[in-house]
Amino acid sequence: MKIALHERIRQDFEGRILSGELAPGDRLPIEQDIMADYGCARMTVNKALSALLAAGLIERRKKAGTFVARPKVHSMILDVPDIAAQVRERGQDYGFRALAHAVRQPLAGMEEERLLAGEGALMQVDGLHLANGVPLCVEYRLVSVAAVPDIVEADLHNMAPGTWLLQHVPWTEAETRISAVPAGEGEALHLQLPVGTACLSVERWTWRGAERITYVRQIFPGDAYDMLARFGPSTAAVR
Amino acid sequence: MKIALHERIRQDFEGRILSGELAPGDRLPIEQDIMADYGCARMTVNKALSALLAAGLIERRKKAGTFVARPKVHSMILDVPDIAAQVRERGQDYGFRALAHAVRQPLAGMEEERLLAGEGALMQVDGLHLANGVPLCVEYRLVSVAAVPDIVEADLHNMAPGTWLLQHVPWTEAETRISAVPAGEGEALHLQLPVGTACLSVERWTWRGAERITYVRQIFPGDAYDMLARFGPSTAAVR
DNA sequence: TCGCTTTTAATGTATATACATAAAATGAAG
DNA sequence: CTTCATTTTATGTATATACATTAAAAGCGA
Repeated sequence: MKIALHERIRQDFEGRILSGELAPGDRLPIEQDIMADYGCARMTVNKALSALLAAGLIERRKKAGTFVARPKVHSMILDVPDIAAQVRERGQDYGFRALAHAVRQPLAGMEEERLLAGEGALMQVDGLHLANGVPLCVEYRLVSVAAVPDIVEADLHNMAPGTWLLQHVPWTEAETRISAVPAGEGEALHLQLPVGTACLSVERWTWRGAERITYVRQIFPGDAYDMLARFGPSTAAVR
Repeated sequence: MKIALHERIRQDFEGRILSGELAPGDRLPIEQDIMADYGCARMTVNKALSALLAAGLIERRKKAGTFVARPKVHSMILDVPDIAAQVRERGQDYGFRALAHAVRQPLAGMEEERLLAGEGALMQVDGLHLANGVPLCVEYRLVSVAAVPDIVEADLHNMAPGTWLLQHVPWTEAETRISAVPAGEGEALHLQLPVGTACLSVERWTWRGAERITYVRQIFPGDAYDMLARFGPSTAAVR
């Protein structure tokens, strides 16, 4: 008996819901009954059900009771680890080669760049992620110098700016766009692919609160990289 | 004062962490001190901190204390709504046109198909998702008849099998793989694209408990469809 | 200084209790 | 039969308390 009682209760109901024994719309026993079943206090039951509520598995209405939720939008959790960490996890040797590295003003007319820069300048870092010396991904990145002044001092020739940022400007929020694009001349050259090869494009805007931190565009050969995601009602428990 | 005290405490610390005031690795006050600050019981503080723990914002170690978590893997929530719902949300007219529709045995040698079928047969449904009559996506789907017997009776000529499944087989878990592929001859024909055009491929295996439900492969023109995802530490609150 | 044991300070779990809140169910008045 | 007030019931929040668990820190002997 290493697992806590409230956790066991939670798992029991999660299992019954996932297995379909308890279908959406079905009513769960009231806290008093569950508490009698397990021979515990109501607070313990409440803790278990609160976790299921937070995970979106159930809905609760006062007086009416507790019901299995009807899944509407299946949101899934996409793990987006640092590329360096990901490569090393596969047992490969990771490397980063900078292609361009400059501090500049936002280009006139580029509203996105101006918003990112704020009152300050932009740092542009383009580079290649390498796995065992083989190019895995081309990356184009812009960082707001106003938001992250330390970036100009950082040595980014061998370290990906994303890795550096992750360690220095954590807990940001982000928006990611994934699409498929044909390899342009630059990508074709760096990734050693024919022009027009289907590639995966991952664009990400990152900010902290209202302040914009960075924009990055990564191009992967389509067959060399998959985004893998798992989802389910137990998303909260994944971590 | 409509919001609960434990919720207010949770939000306060979430805000301090997001703003950077509390950086990763920083130590939070011990429960006793927080409890004194807010003039409440320890259980109330504990509930607030438990929520932050579940959200991955903090780490807690006995005797040592509570610390702001160092974000390693940024997990982000990818909303994967039903394509039909998504199209209608954009104010467009949704349609589905079946291209193939058959019940068959798993192909010999295809281990994946045999696993999906289990003891029974497979239902294969290929079709086109249309937005305002324009092909948006080609879909190849296999459904386990053993797991979802009702599927053979369903009228899937105008309704996407995914939509039908979502309504009849809820609370499933899934794994999704996103990659970029060149359009094959079939996709080129149906999506009215040149062969080789960069397309987004979304593959998904779905199961309930140990039972496999369905496998689907969707091919989108790369420039016509983006997967959009937002993430941040407050993922748990998104629901 | 090293390695071992003991102490101690923090979180983790659970209980019993109390009152608040919201909404379904009931019942009374018209 | 309808409408509105009342009661009832299930969840929501909060408290005070107790003991378990764990790992850091302190103490101590060789």
